[in-house]
Amino acid sequence: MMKKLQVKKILDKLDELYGVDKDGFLHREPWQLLLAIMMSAQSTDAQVDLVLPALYDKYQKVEEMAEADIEELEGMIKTIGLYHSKAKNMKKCCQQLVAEYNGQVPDNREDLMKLAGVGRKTANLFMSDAYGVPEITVDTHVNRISNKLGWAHHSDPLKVELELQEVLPEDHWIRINIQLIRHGRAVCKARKPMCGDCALSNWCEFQLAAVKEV
DNA sequence: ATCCCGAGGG
DNA sequence: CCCTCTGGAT
Repeated sequence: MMKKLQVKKILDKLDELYGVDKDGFLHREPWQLLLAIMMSAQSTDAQVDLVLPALYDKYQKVEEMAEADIEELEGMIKTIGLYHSKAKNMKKCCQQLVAEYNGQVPDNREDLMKLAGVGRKTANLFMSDAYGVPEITVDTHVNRISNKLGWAHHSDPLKVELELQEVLPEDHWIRINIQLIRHGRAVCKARKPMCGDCALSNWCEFQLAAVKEV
């Protein structure tokens, strides 16, 4: 199919632009990574990075986070937003890990999504980041850009994920998330997309439609 | 005023 | 489907 060829070209172009090295939240243990991903909801990773060191220093073990004082925890994560529900979920999640999983983080999406504060996006990203399992993590950037490129035609992230599974070979599933996020932050921004500087504009249905209207 | 590596609840 | 949660950056 033509679209698959196009996808590979675009991913190669993004590799060329942004490099192939991976990034991820600072952590020593899996439960810390899971909480960091949880904290990133409706926040920026830069804001999360800022609070992680003090958090890891204060709560060294999952058992300690499971017994965290909520108000104290809220104070430490206040700057990332949504801090009431995040603090509550972080504590409850760690209580579940201790009580039901012997303090370990489960290695499958179904069990991950039973944890407080862990939805499909967080579960998929954790599976990829922690265990290298191929999952398509549809965050706001992947959703927006996939729709603009015509790879997806839905706003529901789950539908977008299923559509992308059809267009993308499995060995690109992790990469698509990393590179589209980078492109979303640098060029294809939600608010003011820099279409004039975009290396993908000749493939982009959004850009083609904009040109046609002028 | 709008968006950020969303989840939970109605 | 909708709404709410939330500080910080632009």
